Amino acid sequence: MKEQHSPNLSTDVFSVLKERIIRWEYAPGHRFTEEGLCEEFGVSRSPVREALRMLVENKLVDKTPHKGYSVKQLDMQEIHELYDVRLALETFVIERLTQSEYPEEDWQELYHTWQDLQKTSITNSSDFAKLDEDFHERLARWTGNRTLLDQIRSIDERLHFIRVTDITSTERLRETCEQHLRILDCIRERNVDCAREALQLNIEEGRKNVEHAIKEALARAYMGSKAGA
Amino acid sequence: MKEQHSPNLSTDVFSVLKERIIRWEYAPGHRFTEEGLCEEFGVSRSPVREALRMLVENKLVDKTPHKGYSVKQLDMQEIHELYDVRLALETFVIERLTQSEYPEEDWQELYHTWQDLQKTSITNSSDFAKLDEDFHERLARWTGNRTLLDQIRSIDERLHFIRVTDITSTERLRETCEQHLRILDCIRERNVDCAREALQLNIEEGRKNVEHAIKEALARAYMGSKAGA
DNA sequence: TGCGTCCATATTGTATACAATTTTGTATAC
DNA sequence: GTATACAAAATTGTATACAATATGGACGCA
Repeated sequence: MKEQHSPNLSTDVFSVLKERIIRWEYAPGHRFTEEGLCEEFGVSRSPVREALRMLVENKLVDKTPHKGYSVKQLDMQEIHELYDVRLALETFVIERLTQSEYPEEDWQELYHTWQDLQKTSITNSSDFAKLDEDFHERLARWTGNRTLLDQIRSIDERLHFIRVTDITSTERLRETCEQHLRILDCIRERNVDCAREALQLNIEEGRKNVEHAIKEALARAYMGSKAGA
Repeated sequence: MKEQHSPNLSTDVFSVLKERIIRWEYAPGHRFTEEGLCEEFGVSRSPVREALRMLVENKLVDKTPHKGYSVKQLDMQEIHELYDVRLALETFVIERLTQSEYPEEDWQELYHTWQDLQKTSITNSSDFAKLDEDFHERLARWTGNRTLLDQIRSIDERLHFIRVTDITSTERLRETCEQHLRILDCIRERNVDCAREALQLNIEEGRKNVEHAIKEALARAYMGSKAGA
């Protein structure tokens, strides 16, 4: 069951649970207890507790004392908040990049990875989200601000959980790649306003699609609960 | 020793340790072990471990397996990164506030708290930092974005640890209050550019002072290590 | 003196037993 | 039939014992 042997069991349990949650193998709201996970993983409560604490920190799991843990429910309000924070952080990235000096190679490198990404074949929405996240994280890393990068990654992780419900079409993919290229071009031309606008378009497009996907997911869940009752 | 009885020991230990670190009762680099803290607090390793994990998450403590834990060292790079993130997030706050509708009372309320704060007598740099943080956190709360507020609070906590080394003068205090008022005025006048500029001035002023304070602290630490050797 | 090896020790990682607390089910009185 | 009190079960909170592992120093050897 272990994929890669890691230095401790806590991170093993954490990784597996996180992966399952992100892949929707546990539905939002799904409840589990420390004891139950112990039996499932064949480890004691100590590492399980640590893993759960990490998941709670990552906002993927809610904890209610003496009742148990549960996979975070979809919450439109929170999703919008996350998109706003993402917008705030990435706008700063863009502004910083258009205004600071950097060697031509840096731009070239990012451009080449963009080319590679464009060639990548996308089969599901998780891969598509990964592609988009990867591009934005590369931009952030380019600023050299590690803290900023970490924050963006953290946001991305929480949103990825949502984004896998998004629909994927070759049309969407092509559009997104074009938006990424436009951002890169604006940076090269050192046009702040233009770059900011391009970024905003890209992010808002994502927000809109996710919003749509969530509403459908919630509708399905509602129908499911009616059928089940 | 317990100030307020809390539902569990982990948060007790966490709060006390955090407070001590922020107050510089433990110097940066100070090392402690799980066992040692158990004896000091008279509790077992379970709650101590949880408390330490939380401190590591909050970036106030570093952990090195099989060597122990240590209070985070001052790191100029990281401080600059934090200030940049703070700038990114708060710029968004300002933009959002100047551009969205809100009832007049909201502005009045913030203005009144500003008046109260101005009257507050400041005796040390920690109180001064608290005052400044409080203002900025109120601005963030005003946007209604809970996630954004949490992020800013987290940043503030990490910086507070640094800011307590800052010097405090009545001059600085007056200046800061004026900057705060200017931000408020610009928001009321819905002048985005002006508000952004005012915010930037306020934050960069803080950054500059902290930078100065840190350099002195590092110099002192260096002299101390020489004297000790 | 310098370097490498080995072992004792310190420290965290894990398992398990017990305590405290909340929830939930049930019986009883009204 | 409903509400209340009480008991039992489920669940997390805490303590402790044991295992694994890296560190640092001592010792031997060149």
